[in-house]
Amino acid sequence: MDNPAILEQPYITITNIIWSFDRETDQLQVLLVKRASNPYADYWALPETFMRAQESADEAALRLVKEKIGLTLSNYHTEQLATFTHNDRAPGERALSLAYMTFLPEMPPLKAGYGALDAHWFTFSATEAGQFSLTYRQLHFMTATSHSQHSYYKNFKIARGRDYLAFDHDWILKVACQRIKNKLNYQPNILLVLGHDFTLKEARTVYAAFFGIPVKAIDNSNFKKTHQHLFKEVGTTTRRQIGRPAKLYKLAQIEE
Amino acid sequence: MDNPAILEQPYITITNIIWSFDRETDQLQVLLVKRASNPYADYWALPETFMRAQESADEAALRLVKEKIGLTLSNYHTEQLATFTHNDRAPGERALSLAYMTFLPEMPPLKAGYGALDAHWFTFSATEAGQFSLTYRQLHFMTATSHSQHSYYKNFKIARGRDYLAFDHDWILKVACQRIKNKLNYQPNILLVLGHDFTLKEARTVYAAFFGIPVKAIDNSNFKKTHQHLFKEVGTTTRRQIGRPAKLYKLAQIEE
DNA sequence: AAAATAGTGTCTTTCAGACATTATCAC
DNA sequence: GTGATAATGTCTGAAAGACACTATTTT
Repeated sequence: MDNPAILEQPYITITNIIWSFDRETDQLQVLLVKRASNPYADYWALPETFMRAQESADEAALRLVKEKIGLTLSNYHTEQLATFTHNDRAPGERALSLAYMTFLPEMPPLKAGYGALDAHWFTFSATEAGQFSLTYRQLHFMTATSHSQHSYYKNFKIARGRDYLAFDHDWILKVACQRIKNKLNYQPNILLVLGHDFTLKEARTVYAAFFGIPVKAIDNSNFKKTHQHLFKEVGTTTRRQIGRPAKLYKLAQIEE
Repeated sequence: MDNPAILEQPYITITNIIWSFDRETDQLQVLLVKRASNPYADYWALPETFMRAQESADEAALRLVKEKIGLTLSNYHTEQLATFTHNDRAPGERALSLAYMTFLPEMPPLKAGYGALDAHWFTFSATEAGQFSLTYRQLHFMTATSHSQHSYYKNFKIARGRDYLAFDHDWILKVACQRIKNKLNYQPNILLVLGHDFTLKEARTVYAAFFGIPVKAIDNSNFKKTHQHLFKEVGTTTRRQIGRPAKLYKLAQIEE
């Protein structure tokens, strides 16, 4: 190798935004962990792992899910978000992050895993204006307010308290939420958190969460008309409860 | 470091899909280089560079443009495409590629740069069915036919002749073309290849290229109605030629 | 004036949203 | 039956597409 400048390679971090759905409260959840070691020890953060030599980034993202939660998933549930490479994004040495999103078909219980002091499902919510936030009891984290990558990193170096997520994770999370919201009308993979099949009501619940509006505000008839090309009917609910049974759908794009 | 598996880090390659527009022929162009060294020596490929320690991936993509073409651009013209990390994507050692797209406001002449035997602008074209290809004289490269990453890499290991691009570049190129096509109706950054401002006719030419249809097939009145929210009027053409002078527009999202 | 080019206007069809009605369940 | 839930149908307004017309230029 003739160029010494390219010899010094950064470690490659996989950052995974893991989504699930709480059927008790009908709310979307995101996994956050409390970091055990520096940098950003004691800060809450998105779960991360280092990429290994013989695996692809997709595989590393799935391995992270398995290690943190103990779930083995097919790669259909994981998709690439973006890559974050800004020089100032981590203190000290250079850190490069490949961000992925995983949509769990259930909401398994959590225990703090390796490298973490704590781990919890945080409840996702949004405002009508397009702000997103994660909440667990008293803990409350907002996504970044900047509208562009440029303006975000320009103001990034200033000291940040424990009410911020570690690193640039508030920015990564914002990019993730916006991506999901943008794809709701043509590739709503986020609905995978509802499991193999779902009712239109459940789907509208997820949509409403991203729009920051109540479910009631999304008309079922119109929703079906505009989105049925994305869904495939697979039966009817069998649960015994009051009211007419709802039909079940699955994502048309997902093979069995 | 306690885990030996993560010590062996791959080199990080920046792959850049560089677009321009030939005003002589009114055709979109993509830059390809003929590789001087292995792997894939003598194959045509998308231009690449190794990432350096003290730069971000965006900076590396811009540096590549400067080295290959001698143009210094603002980062508004470069955007992230995706990251390609599949284990089999390069023979021998593991190679990780961060792919970017750059839209040049002009079409500068080329000379084969460092690491390349040859370099040319290839003419972009598409079929109505959504196939894309690049052509320069007798050379003709098609984008991958697979519809998913999974099926592409499943068939990737078989030997491929010189009528294929190097590595998985036919797949990367397909992802790029599809991304641009998908964004035509809400963020048509590809129009930056037309320079600072452009006429509606020129814009329709670019759109028609991606749809694989003649410009005539896109009605000017309807096009203006459905896309004017993306454009901002900035004057009128001054060139002396037959017919009513066309109005000039620029992308509304791009600041001066 | 003619030809060429481009901007503007109008009609029709299509689709999204508001709202009303019908269907099926538990009690 | 009643009340609850969900599916289905209808009406209206907005937007997209087909097409006609007007405007400005060079020759």
